[in-house]
Amino acid sequence: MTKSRIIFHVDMNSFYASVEAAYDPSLRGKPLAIAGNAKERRGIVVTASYEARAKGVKPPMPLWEAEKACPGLLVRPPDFDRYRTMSRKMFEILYSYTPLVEPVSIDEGYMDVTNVHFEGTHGLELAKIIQDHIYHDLHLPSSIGVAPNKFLAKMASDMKKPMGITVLRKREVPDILWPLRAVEMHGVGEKTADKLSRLGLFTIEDLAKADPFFLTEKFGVAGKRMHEKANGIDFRPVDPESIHDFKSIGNSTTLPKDTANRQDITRILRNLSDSVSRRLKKKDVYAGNIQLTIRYHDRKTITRSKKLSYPVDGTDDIYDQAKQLFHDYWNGRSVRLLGVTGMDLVEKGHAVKPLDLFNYEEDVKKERLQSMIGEIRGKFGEHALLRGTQIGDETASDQLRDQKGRGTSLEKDFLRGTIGKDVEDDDEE
DNA sequence: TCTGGGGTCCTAGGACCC
DNA sequence: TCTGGGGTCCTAGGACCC
Repeated sequence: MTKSRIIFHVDMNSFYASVEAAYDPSLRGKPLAIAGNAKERRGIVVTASYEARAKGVKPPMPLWEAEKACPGLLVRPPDFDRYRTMSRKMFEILYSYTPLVEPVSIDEGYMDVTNVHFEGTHGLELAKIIQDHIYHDLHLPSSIGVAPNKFLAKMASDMKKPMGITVLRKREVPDILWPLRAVEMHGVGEKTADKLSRLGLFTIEDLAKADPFFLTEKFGVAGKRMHEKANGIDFRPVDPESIHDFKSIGNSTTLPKDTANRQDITRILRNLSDSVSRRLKKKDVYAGNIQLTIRYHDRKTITRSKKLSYPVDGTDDIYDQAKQLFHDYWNGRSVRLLGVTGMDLVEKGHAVKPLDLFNYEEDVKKERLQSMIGEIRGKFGEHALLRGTQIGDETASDQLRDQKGRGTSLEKDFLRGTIGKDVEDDDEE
């Protein structure tokens, strides 16, 4: 039997609202909501201060509804740069106690403090020290759950807010967790809760005592996990590396007004592609797959994606793909939201072993050439592939290059025939 | 007067290969 | 005489979370 762990779940209270209040003392103790622009109908409450919550303001509530519930509600637009800065400072405090910190979002993270002894303190006392440290340095309230695993720590941190510390031992699970409704369990949402109630399962106790094979049959692996969690079992480690392997980078926007105007739409797609490009470059990754999201006027949402022949990070490449997907799949009806996402991310450069990098770049070169050859074939016919074949005043490759607006050394290589041979060989396989 | 924007994970079907 | 079964890749959708 391995030693029992001590896991903290640190959860910042009303994070955005608390950050605003930390910056502007005049907001302290007042009902405050962070919400998007109501005129652009992005007016939903993202975060509400506890004073606002007391009046019934609860995210995600439309702003007009929140103002009705709480006259005199102060409203601020979100300032994400500010929140990211505060988030970084908050996590620096956590890291000052242990490297075993796993951020899960901008305002919460797990810590494995099993082996942390700080100035003679441990466990519960340590949680108090960390909570005070954050409050003292940043003026931000938090709640900390203390438990033998991530799931129980997460459930515990929810139980006392703001500035709560809650210990949840495994033996307390029947008393504390079992009476709760199934939907209170992290990972069980409204849909699953409905399905559970149709199966006669209403509380976490019902889940704990249900036949795990039955749950697996009905819910797949999620069913198995529900059964384990309801019994207080969760072996997932605190993984400090998990923030480094992100899977996708996307931007989306709800339009100021629904529109079916192609020019408006393509302009927005370009802007979204540009943001995605910047973020990919900032993180030093390429996207191997681009996904377009369209939400129609009736809120029906579709996604369409296409794996690329080579990974990209430039605005033009992303935009071309998004535009193509839009052209191929748009049903012509008015659009409420558009989104562009880069997926299948691959790290560029140094994170890869030198040998792999070499092979990888060769593969990328070959793939790009293949797609160029395909394009030339498609546009100008088979004969155009013969080097220097004239089409009007130019060669096929010249035309292609002009169209793409970028002459790369790769294409020069192609023109010189220096790596064309490789590709032909490849073709035979 | 409804319901943002950033994500992750899982499932399922079809294509394709052996 | 008629049609196995496993594995992988790709795509779309849905549930969930903050």
